[in-house]
Amino acid sequence: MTEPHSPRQNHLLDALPALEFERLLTQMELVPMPLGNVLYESGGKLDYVYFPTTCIISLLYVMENGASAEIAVVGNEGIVGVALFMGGQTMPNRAIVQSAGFAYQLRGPLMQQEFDRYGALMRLLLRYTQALITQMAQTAVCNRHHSVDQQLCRWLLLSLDRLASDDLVMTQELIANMLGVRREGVTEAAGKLQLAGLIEYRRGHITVLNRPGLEARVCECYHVVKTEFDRLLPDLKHTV
Amino acid sequence: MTEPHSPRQNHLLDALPALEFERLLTQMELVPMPLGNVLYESGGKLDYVYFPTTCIISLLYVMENGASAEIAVVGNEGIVGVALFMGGQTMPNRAIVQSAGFAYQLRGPLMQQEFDRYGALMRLLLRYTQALITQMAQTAVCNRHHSVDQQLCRWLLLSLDRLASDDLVMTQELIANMLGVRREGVTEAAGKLQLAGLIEYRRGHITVLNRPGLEARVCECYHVVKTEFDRLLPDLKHTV
DNA sequence: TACCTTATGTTCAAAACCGCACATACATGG
DNA sequence: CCATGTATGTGCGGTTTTGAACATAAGGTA
Repeated sequence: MTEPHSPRQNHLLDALPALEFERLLTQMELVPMPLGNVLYESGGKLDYVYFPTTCIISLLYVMENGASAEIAVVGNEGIVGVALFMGGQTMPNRAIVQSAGFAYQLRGPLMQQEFDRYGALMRLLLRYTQALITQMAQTAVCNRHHSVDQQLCRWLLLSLDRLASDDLVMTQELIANMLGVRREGVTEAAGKLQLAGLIEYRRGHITVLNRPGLEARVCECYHVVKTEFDRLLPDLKHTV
Repeated sequence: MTEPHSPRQNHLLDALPALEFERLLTQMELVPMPLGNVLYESGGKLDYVYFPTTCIISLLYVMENGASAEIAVVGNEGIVGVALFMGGQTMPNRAIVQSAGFAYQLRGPLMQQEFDRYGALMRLLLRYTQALITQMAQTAVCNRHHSVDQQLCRWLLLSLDRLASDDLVMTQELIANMLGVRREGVTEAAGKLQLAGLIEYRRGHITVLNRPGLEARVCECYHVVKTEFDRLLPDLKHTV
């Protein structure tokens, strides 16, 4: 039932009624997502939407001076390319693979065609988009009010929620780019978390040892986002 | 044609085809929006959506410790209450009147009913929602990377774009709550702008004297948002 | 094994922002 | 016209983050 790479690993696809799922299945394609791969450039045309199964995609704004900040993160709970069905076609962000894995891709015109059936898929995508909005809103709040330490906790937990493993393949430099802070800031924050026994890291790997510990230390932003995703997209297996 | 309070002052309503506009008209009601009025509380049920004509509404996240941060701002270009048609019904934000004026309100169930006609109104609302997403994303970026000075410029310009007048009725304390910074920080930033001859203020009023000057000083975040709104919602008079 | 690229650790001064305390000045209503 | 509530101005010390330069160490590759 669940092969090594099943479309059902993506929660949105998994939530679809059999009919809609089968119809999509014939049109999607499994693609590898290597670390650092850019799916969309800012303002660039979106040829496909992507349903991640085992990868994580970051939506990133890149400033004129080259600095960057993560807007949101998408994993197997979601879809990359909401602009295709929201009607704007493009977005002023970059979508980049933050954690390698796989995704199912669907051509933009087919996505629009399916959306325009105004059925379960549409309702699901709109609810997901609302959850994404909350994630962005909380990112704004967190950037304003919370320390690098807290933001790192939030980021680790958001990533963890979107992966099967407790081991993140990720350099501190990359995390710094996502959070929009200096690499040294991440080194320091990660050092504190390691000292507290919550994580363990070595050259490009971060392993979460004590998830409850992280949850106790993270700011409210994470919980707001998590609660909202759970509310809007409960674990409904093709019951939409 | 355009009475003192015409629904056509709201750009979304104005863009609707005659048929859809007329149908909505019979169901909407003009309501005053006094400063500080709370339209929705965080997580609270949305009884109405609001199409602002002369008021500005702030979407605000209020933290557990009482601090706050603005997520987005909505004026006569938009609609307050996207959760009603996105399917989530509520949002973890407060919606509060930031600048007094008027709005047309429409009952939630009627909004959903109109949305579910899958016509021009739906497409318009989805495009607006995408623009709103970009505004939130840029808020996150701005919070991360830009100074209070720059953020104040952005905030003034976003407000100005949503008002007929160049005079904002607004205390520095209120602005501080929106930006999520100290009131003193706003005093200092506003002082600089006044010194530069860009604005003039007195006890609860801020008058913009030199808009191009503000635009020259503001960070890229404002331009990104402005460009995206113009792209997604051009000045189309019932041509959707 | 030895190298060499790249990830991580450490330090320091400068800047931005915060929290607090308190001074001043404006504007409205009695 | 004065009193009062409120908006704005200013000055501290303390914390966090930044920018930059440089030291160390891990791990893949020759």
